[in-house]
Amino acid sequence: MPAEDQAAPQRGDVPSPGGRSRPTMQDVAAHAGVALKTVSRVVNGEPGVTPAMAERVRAAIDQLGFRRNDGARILRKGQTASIGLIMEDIGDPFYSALSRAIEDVARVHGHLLFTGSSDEDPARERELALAFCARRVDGLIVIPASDDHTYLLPEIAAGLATVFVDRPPRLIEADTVLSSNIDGARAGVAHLIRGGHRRIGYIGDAPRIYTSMLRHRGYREAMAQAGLRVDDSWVAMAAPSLGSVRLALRRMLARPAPVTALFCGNNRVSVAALRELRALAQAGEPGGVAFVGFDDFELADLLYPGVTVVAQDVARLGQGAAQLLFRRLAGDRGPAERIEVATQLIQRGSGEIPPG
Amino acid sequence: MPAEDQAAPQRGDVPSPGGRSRPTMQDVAAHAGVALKTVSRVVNGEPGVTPAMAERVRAAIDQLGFRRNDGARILRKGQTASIGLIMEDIGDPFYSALSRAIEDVARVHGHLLFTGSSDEDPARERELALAFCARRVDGLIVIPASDDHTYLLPEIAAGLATVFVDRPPRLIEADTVLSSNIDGARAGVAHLIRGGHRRIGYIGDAPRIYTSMLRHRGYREAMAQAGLRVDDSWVAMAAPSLGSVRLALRRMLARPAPVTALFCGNNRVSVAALRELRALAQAGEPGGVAFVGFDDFELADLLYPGVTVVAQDVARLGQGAAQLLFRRLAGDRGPAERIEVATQLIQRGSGEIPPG
DNA sequence: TTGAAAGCGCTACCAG
DNA sequence: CTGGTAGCGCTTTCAA
Repeated sequence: MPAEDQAAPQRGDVPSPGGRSRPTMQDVAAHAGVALKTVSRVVNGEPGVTPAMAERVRAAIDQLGFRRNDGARILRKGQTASIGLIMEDIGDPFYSALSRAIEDVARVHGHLLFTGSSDEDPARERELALAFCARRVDGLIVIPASDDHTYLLPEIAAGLATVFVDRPPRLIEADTVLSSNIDGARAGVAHLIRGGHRRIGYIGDAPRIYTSMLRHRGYREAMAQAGLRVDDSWVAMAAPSLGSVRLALRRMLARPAPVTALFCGNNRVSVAALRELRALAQAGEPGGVAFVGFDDFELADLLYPGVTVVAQDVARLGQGAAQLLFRRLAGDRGPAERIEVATQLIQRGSGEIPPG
Repeated sequence: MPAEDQAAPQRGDVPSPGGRSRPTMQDVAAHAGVALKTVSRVVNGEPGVTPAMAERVRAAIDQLGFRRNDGARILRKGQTASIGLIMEDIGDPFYSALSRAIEDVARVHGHLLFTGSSDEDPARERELALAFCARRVDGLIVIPASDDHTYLLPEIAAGLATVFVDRPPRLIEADTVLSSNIDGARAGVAHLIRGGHRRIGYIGDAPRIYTSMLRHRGYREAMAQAGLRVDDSWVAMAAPSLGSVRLALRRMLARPAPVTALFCGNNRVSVAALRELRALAQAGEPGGVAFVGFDDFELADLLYPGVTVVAQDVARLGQGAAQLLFRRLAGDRGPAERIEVATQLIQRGSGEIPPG
């Protein structure tokens, strides 16, 4: 260490929250008796360095435990080789699977991944997005919580690549990867109708959520297409809690002409409903309500009966989004794209229970 | 990839893969007719700027869509306000829950989170860790895959805070947060023994994995403590695949004196085993094997019978690790700590099936 | 209260 | 082949 006669504050006191500061290329250069630039060449594997010199530099690097500071590199080069991912909740299996699919693509492209959970809070989404932008991520993948993404316009104008997944952006144009929400919901409900059901309930997430709205629409369309009336009491949309689902379910089943089948708009609602149906069955209620849920979940096949679902292709959703993003980063300047990923009805038993 | 190092990168032409380059503080200063430093003061809310001047600067910021480049700030300040998290697979519910708990603590401390999946590959873990270090994360939280963490010593010496979760570090000292693996497994197996079981099988992950080894030990200890012999054919440890679990299970059940109960060492093994048990039952096999699994999972209560588990407190695991990390970042220089988080036996039915 | 200048650690661009 | 020098965009120090 060269003795800097700066007002070098106390050494053993509380230096930042770190230990000693890290060696720089300059330190390595001094140690090896070469110029800074030569070290840079060795570190980056650039040609034009004699093996002997390279060896000397490498020895100094090892001795000092030098590791290039990518922050400085990034500042110079402008590209951070990192992308940001904003979702509702990384703890939710759906998003964590999505996250993994995205990470795998990012890895292939040598990019690191920032992740953040918005908890469906627009302010939090914005905060995260801007924090990532301040870190100058090359791209952003967003599962939107906000209904106004204009705050991203300056970033996008400045070169930020942005892809929206699961739900479209609001008030701006951008690449988007979605599941076939309407078609999927329609297929699920149509399946119940084919099974002979006429009174089918729908429980979904809050209507302000895009996917929730579309799946509800799919439900309505399937019913209409079959010429079936929908009683208002059959439909419930709210943030999924055991309480709200319980209420909705009891209401649907308490009618003189109760629903004989139930379609649920997402994962968490499905689980809450299944839990409640189980409780009702154990309480000696008639039961035998047919069930189809939107979105697959682990162990759906192990429940009894197996849970029939409209499965989303989460891996393809994530891959599609990430690939689109990296195409943009590679220079693609075409108009905003919109990819729709098909869903698939998986029959496991619960959706094949006959009415009555 | 775009032609990067080819032609001379013209400034106004096709700047990297971006749009126009972003405004800097200098640009804002010029636009507002003030000095760079004044802009800095406004952006950082430092005192000593007249309201009028601050307003002028703010207007310029808005007009130009300026956003501070944190990369430069970090380079100057030395702290990145980010931490790295390396786990086996962010797509696995256990790790994603852990991840979420950590993110929440990080958020409170104003830190961003890099996440990466090692896939249980030591080389990949190392690669991720060093990539994060090159980005100068302030701290690292690692669920180890490697059996040699000495590669982190230079980083730690240079001030990197490091906490290991779920498994301890190898060949270095560092803060660690673990579940009570031995105690938990012992409790689970003892529960089966109390239920009257004498022949109890164990299926776990590969023995090289720390948690797997300890839970296996807990199983052995519980058996020994009860004076029960363990037949070699009752124990199987391998990467959890449906095939390997199937084989192990059939072997245990095919004996003249088959096991009457099964203890599984983790989540994925449990699910594979339950799936296989279900298949056997449907094939008309005797069935009625009691079951206890290490680690809870969603819907365990909805299966029939409900699945008895030794639950880990994932949230506390994550919180503990993150809090420890931030205590280090706050300057705590005490010796490496080791926190053990208790597990809890949750009886749901499968573990209470009597033998025979 | 404001501003000029000196870096943070690295890469780009030219000299030797 | 090797080395100097000028920044990347910001904070820090110190002078006006």
